[in-house]
Amino acid sequence: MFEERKFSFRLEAQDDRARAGIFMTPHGAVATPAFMAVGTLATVKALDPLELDAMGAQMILANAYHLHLRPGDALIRELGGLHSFMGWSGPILTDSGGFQVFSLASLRTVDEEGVDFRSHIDGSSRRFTPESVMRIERNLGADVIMQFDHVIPGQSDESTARDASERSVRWLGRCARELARLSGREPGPDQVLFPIVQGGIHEALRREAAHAIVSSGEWSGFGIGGLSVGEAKSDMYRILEAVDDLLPSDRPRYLMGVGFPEDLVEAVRRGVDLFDCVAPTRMGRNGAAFTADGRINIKRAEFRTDTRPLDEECECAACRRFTRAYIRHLFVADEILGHRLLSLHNVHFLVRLMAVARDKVRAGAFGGWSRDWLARYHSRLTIPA
RNA sequence: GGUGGGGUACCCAAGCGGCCAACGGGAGCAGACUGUAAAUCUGCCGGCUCACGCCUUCGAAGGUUCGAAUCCUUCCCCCACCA
Repeated sequence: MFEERKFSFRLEAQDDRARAGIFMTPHGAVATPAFMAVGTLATVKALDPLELDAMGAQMILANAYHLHLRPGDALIRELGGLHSFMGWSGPILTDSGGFQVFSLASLRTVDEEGVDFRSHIDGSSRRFTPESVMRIERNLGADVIMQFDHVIPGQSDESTARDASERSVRWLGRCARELARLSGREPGPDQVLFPIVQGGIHEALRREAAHAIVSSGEWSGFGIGGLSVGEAKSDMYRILEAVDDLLPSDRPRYLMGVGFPEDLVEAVRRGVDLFDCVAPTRMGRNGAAFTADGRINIKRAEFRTDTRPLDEECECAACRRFTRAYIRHLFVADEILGHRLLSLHNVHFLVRLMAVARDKVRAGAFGGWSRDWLARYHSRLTIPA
């Protein structure tokens, strides 16, 4: 159906449910579990692709909705596609805009055919359908493209969740057909489509969705969507455990929009291979830094004279050269270097966390390591008044 | 020396008889952020108190008034222009 042979996934090791593997794409291999930095507008905010490459980032994410509005997917195609446009030669995944259906709820209405949007930029009316989104994502030219799905709030009741989940399955079929049509009609980028399992926090719905998706075609990987959108963490973990049993083990599972360091570890423990999240960059711009001992707010007065690096065990470019006191100063003075350094550190932190997780899975030591890691991360109770 | 304007909380600044512990902004202190409408948003910000409330504040000292940051008198200081 698609150019499948450019994609493959090899599961190399498993430790209980935790997995380590290699996901091959036309733009290179991704060792999993892996964290993908989010570059919604074809830029990982505040970071240069060279810096991402240097820290070991393997794959990044961009967004179809945002790039369609600005600068336009046709322009990006004309300029040679996302990879060359943004100067990143590694694998790229594009999200479909399904999340924007959720987060821009006040600006849209959903029906079976598609979604009517008001552009958040200029208020102009737009219509997205599974077909139109496939055309956008194809123009962008990412390696992995996500289906257009229907995301709903985490606490949604079963009826609402069923409606969105079943619609997402139907839209998957339309996405696949349109992509096949486009691929057959014109030469284009080597792309693969990931379905997205929805179903809210209702295990039965997740089960039905996974079954419907798996039985509907041969997929190179699976998105798990609709989590970390307001539901309790315990619900997210419970659903991950349920979904782990439902998806083929020889395909990567991508938990969309997650997350915080502790969520990555918890999810790897439950069989997830790929992640993306705005947290490291957004929180970095807002003054929060991940450390092995928990999250810190670098703006706090306590760091005014702190000459340690953000994280004493971190080897990122920020930690090797700068003190907490200096970075705090940059934030207090509203200097952009502060945003860059914390974004760099936070993305590095998650990228490295997943690299360690890979090693631990391969060594058969993930279980004990993850428990120790989580205990230490949660142990930070220094909340000086 | 004369004329006019002004001195409000850490800073700037509104208020010009009661609805004022005193608008706004900044600074300061804390918190949030999970497929990015986010270099954003929220809370606190005279003192004591969980709170009700109490206490001390609007250059200084007197005074008028039931009641003053707001009116009057004197004094101190700042600014502009004129000599």
